[in-house]
Amino acid sequence: MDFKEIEGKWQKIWDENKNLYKADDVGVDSHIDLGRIQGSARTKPKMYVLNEFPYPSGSGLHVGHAFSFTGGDIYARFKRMQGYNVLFPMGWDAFGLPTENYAIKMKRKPQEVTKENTDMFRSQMKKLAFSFDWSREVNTTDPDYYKWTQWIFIKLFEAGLAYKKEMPINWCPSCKTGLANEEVIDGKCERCHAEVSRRNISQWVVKITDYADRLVDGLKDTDFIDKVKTAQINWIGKSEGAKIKFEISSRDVINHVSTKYLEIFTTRPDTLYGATFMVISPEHDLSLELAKSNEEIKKYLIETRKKSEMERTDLNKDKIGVFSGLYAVNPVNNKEIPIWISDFVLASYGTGAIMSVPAHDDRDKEFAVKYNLPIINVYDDEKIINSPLWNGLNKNEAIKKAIEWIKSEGIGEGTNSYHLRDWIFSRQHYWGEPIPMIFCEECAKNHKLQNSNIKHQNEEEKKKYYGWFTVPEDQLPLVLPEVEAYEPTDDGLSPLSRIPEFVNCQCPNCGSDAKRETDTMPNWAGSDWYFLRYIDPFNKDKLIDFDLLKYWGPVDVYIGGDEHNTLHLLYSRFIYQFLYDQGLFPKGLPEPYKMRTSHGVILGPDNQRMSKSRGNVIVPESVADKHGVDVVRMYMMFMGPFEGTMSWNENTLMGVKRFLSKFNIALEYLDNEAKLSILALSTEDKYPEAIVLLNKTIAKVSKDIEEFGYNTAIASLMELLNELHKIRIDESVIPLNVGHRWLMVLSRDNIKKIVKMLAPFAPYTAEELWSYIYKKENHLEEIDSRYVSVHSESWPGVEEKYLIEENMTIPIAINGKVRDQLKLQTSLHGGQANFKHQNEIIEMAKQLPNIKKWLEGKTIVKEIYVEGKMVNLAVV
RNA sequence: GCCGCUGUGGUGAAAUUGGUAUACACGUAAGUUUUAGGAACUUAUGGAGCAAUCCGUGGGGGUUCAAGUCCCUCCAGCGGCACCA
Repeated sequence: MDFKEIEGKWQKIWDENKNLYKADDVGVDSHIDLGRIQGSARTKPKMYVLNEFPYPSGSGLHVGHAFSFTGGDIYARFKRMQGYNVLFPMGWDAFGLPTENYAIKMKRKPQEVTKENTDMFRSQMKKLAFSFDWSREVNTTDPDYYKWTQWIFIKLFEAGLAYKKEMPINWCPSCKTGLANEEVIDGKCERCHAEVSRRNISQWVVKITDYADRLVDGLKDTDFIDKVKTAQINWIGKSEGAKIKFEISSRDVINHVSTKYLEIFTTRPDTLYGATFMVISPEHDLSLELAKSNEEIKKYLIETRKKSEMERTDLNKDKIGVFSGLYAVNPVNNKEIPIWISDFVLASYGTGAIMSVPAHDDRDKEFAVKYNLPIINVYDDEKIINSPLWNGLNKNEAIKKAIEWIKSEGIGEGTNSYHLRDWIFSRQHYWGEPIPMIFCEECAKNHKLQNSNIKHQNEEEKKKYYGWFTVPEDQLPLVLPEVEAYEPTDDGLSPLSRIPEFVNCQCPNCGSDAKRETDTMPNWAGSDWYFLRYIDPFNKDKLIDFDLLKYWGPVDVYIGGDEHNTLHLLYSRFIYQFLYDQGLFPKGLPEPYKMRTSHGVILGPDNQRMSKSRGNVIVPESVADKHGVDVVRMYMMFMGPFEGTMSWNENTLMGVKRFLSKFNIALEYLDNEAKLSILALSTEDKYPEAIVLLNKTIAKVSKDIEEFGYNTAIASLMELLNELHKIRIDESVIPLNVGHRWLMVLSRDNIKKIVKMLAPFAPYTAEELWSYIYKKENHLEEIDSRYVSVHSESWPGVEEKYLIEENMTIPIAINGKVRDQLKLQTSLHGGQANFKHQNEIIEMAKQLPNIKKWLEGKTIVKEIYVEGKMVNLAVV
């Protein structure tokens, strides 16, 4: 049989065997299904292995997916064989722009397109033999699913963590629509090439910043790889400093403004004496106010609006600013310093205003030099401060004193600033979850608000909530209605605004006519809690059952890409922590993911990121059609480390194919009575060295899979067959030119262990071989109902006694260069470090002829013996 | 710009985490076997040298008995950056 027949055959059998990869809820008391408890199932430890669910794009499963899922699949299969009750689910993150844009272009329903795409993805995944538990499939676009996404938003609103705010978006004046950053190319609209500008619109914002400290602290409870922890910590970007209010001077005022103070944030309040000017961002209230009456400022603001934040903070670019005409008073010395407006100061960080200390900040210095502003040093070369109030202190002491002083003067306080910003939750698009909010004009007029949690906040804050009410929970899900056209409206609103039946509703509070929110949620909304739904996918009454979460949580291993290490992972942890705080989750599970690792990236053969426009996309399915699924899976895992970046070039693919062909040859032998007789599938082991090799390999492969070292696990399987092949065997029973002696140097039971080790990597080949062995053992033509899949078998254990080396080779080095080797009996160097043995070994080493030669005429100054590893003699 | 990562043969990459650098695989060469569809098997394969030996993990410096691994510095490349997901 060729590989296609084998794949088709087993795919069908596995598909029909519904329990093969099914995660079992038997461990959960309230969900015991007596019919399903088998053997020791109840005592199995649980293992939740999670791959990030894909966005089901129209172009199908790409290599990146196949690579990542194969990695997860191997781990899940390995853990299943080790006796874990494994939950390895899959679903679809199906809301989003590409589908929407496709729908607009092709004039098709996104719902239909999504169905087609997910069907395609599912069948491709089944072909690639991913052992997902398909009975738990979820889809973020399913109303039964997004009911709970909406429910989470309501909880956020009720807790005072969701509010409306004017926020800038990219705006294409020609298409009259908001654009994603990705749709803006060099400041121009991707479609019509018109100049893109920033435009403020009122958007729902979620206060993730309330959880900033918690999100950092919680990392202590996780085993995320360091890279991920660092990414999260940097993204949150906590910096300690102070907010300081500067009085705006009344002298020499060119422009009159409504505020008297300018508040800034600085991490270096100790340098206050060196502050010689101030800079505010172009988006600052003060800038906007001044622009109304000052043409120069107005012009500057329009200019900067075109730039992205990245362009603005680019150190290499020329810093350009404009003088505001205002002065502020430096509180430490009452000096008047000018206030400038420049776009290197960002509105989104701190207060959008800084005090400039050109002597101790490169950006400030550059600006000062350009506009000829004074520079005052506050630190001397010894890093001792030179400021009347805090003379002679070092930096940390001075910062502490400065904050105390600011506080005592009543002009500010020590505070933290974060790089993390609140989460803009509104999208003016169709293909997303409708935000379940209702605005009532009548209630707004009467200052009615639903949210009691914000009552303590000031009037200004309160105003934002007047008239806003959540859709009553019993009306969820608020289903996305079908519309005629999917384009946003001319004024940038979501197409939902064109549907009167959707927009018009009754106020849940007073019953008068009200309007629904027409914005939809960002893609992250559905993906930040999906891992919970896999645990309890059909629950009608609750987001998730408490007991089921207690059993399955947290996710033991979460595999995903670096691109999700900040946003998705942070949003997801935030939502989980929030719901946890609401008492919705079992105590003692403060974090959703125990371990997070990131899969690598496969670049195209040209070393570039795969993309349609570059034309370097590899489709895993077509490679599988050519060489077989097992070859593709193994090749991807053998290419390099699972976390690494590597280019797709099929150099080593043939090596993997040759390796797997050795198993196919085994099939030939099993299928042929004459050949079978010489194998005999012996029940006895005649070659002790073969057993030693096998046990070492089992130890190595087990350890490697545990650490995602798939490339080296495969290498040691290859090495095993190579080494077994070299064992000299009784030539009389061997026909000439038998290429694959590994089958003859091991007993049947030990051959089975090799097949088991192959199973996670090459599920089809292993299963086919396993079934042949079963048939031969039981003298059957076909497998019968008693057959147990290799994927349900137990992982081979290591027999420790075979791991002990009888002979030891110790390299002997002179000055760190190996000059000879000392062969020892294991018993000599023993288990423990023993001084007598150490001396003995060094003495023996000195007697070696090659070593003697190197010692002639030299003096030994140091003798090193590292237990069981090496001897080094330092000579002069 | 900010943050993070990587640099080892002709190629993809190993290296027990400070202890014999180059496992495994590709490629190449020679040989065996008259061998259909990217065949199999054996041997060799970092560089220089007849050899003893010397030199070798992006460059330079350092710590150490011992450095691919740790520290400093420089160079090159890659990834992420909040409305793509």
